[in-house]
Amino acid sequence: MAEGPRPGGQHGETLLFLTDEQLRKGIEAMFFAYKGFTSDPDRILEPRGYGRAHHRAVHFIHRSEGTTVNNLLAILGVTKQSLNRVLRTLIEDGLVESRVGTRDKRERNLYLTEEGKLLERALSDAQQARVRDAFRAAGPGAVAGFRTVLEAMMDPEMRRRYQRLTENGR
Amino acid sequence: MAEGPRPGGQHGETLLFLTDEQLRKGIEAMFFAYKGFTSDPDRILEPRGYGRAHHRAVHFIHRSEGTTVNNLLAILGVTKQSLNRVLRTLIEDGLVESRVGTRDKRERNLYLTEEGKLLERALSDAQQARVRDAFRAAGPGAVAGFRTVLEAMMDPEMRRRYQRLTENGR
DNA sequence: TAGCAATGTCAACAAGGCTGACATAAAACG
DNA sequence: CGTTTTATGTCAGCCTTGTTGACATTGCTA
Repeated sequence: MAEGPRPGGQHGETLLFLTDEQLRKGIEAMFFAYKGFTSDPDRILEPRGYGRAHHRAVHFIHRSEGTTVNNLLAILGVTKQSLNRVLRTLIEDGLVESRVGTRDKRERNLYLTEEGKLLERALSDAQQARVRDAFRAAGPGAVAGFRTVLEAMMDPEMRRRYQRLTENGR
Repeated sequence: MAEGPRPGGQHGETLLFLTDEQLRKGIEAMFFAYKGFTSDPDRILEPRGYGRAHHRAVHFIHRSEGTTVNNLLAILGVTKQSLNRVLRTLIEDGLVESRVGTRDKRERNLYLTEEGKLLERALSDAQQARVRDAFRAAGPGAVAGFRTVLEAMMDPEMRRRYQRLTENGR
């Protein structure tokens, strides 16, 4: 029952704390929190005729300026047809610019236009406000734990991408 | 360093720790973790022709046996038309039973049938396995922080519902 | 030059949100 | 008792966002 590389002395605690009920609490917390997490951006997107998919695209293009379509596909984990649909509208609406790659001309490098950056800021501000408030209320220790658990919950593939993303911004 | 409502001396830390970059990490962690969180149940649901909406209904009916449609609507935060669509298929397929209320005959009390309980168990087992692994890997302190942050991230309305749910099961 | 890679696009379909309108039965109210 | 409100169900239609399959173009690469 012990897990991982830990010495004795915490067996009882581990057992006590991983009851069905505790796990259920964690599961329900994820459900309700994710709802809140997406609600503010959703409100901003709706009147502009965009959805969550647009938000995600804008977020990761901002995060990794000049990223390629293939890279974005891997991060988002959707099909190219699905991504292309939102990407097309964003480009048509002048929020995203698609430049032919310099090294490899088959690739498209994606950038936010000034208008795109405005939307990104609006979405970020709203979402960050909620996360910041939650972080402040919970305190630094809780935040560290929060991220540790979330990271452990990711698929290994996604965890690698996540860690690669955050390395840059370190 | 301590957390919660503390006196002076923590400004620098709070400021340091709530950089844009830190918030972004938290946001991306939510995105990637939620993906993993839903992936196992999704794989179970797909061959049976069900989706996440069915999972949620089954989960909360299991959680609050005999709950009413209205209560379920409030917890899930969807329209009755949307809920009714999944509820109807679950009832037709014999996974959920809808009994006329005893006190108030307008109400329908919802229960899982034996077959419904089997599906619920399969879904729970899969999702709990991932959460349990993540919790074990992260350790008790991290788990506490995880739940503190998630709770702080919920809309107040949802937080109340969440807390009410977990009170029973305590 | 042949083949593979990166991208885009068309078409069709499904899940699961939404709104609006309407129906029924039962409770609650005056 | 009659009226109104509540709880539920249902039909129809729309939207976003995911899917698969097929196919075209361009440009690398061996």
